[in-house]
Amino acid sequence: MSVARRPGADHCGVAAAMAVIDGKWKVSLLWELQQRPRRFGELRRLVPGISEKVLAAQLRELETDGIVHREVYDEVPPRVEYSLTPLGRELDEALSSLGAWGTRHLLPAPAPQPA
Amino acid sequence: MSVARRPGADHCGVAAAMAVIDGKWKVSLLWELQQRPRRFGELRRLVPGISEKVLAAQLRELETDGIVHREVYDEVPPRVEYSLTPLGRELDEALSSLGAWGTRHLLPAPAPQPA
DNA sequence: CGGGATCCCAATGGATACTG
DNA sequence: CAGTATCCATTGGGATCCCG
Repeated sequence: MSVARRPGADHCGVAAAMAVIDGKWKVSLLWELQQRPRRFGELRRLVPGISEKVLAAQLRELETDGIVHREVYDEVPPRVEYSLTPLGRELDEALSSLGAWGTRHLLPAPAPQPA
Repeated sequence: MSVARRPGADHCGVAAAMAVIDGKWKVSLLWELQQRPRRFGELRRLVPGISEKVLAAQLRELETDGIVHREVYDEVPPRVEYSLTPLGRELDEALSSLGAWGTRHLLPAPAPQPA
């Protein structure tokens, strides 16, 4: 998204971070990329429901914000790999406490495991 | 926003948390409420640019999600106070590492203080 | 295979006026 | 004061087709 739409993104760290991860699919993309580098078509399959246009758009925004790296291999058939930058990895870590909170309070309690 | 628009919000803590704080002004509201309870008109002034309709809407979403508490005082003139619930405070803490990341990497470096 | 170009829609949010 | 009601502008995102 545009930072312009995030009030306070120029003076508040949370708002600035939100501006970067805003976008319907970005956290899913972060999640997939944090595991290993992925190709375009791979991501399309891993993130069901996303359209090609939007996938390309959100990847490019993440790239612009320095979160993902786009590596183009000059082969045929074409191959492009997306991976997290160091900054992207840090973001992922910063998100972990938020994820823990969400898991603790918002997600349905997991069924107790039998001994 | 609606959880429905957040892919994975039913199984991923980060997505679930994002669903709760999604909304153009919610982090600003969290920021103001974390300091002390606030009245409606107070928030309207503290968060410049927000309209009454949107302020009311986002407050009610936060209330529905258990983040803010709405206390109505039966007086005249009417008075309503909004405050963070314990859950809201936890969310605020969970956001701190994200805020630190944003401050570190996205915000313009603060001018060095003279000794 | 990895996208760019278009067209379309629904949801979010802005402005303003009105009410208990 | 604390909202609701109404109307409207923006835009993120979906669908599809096309191209190197």
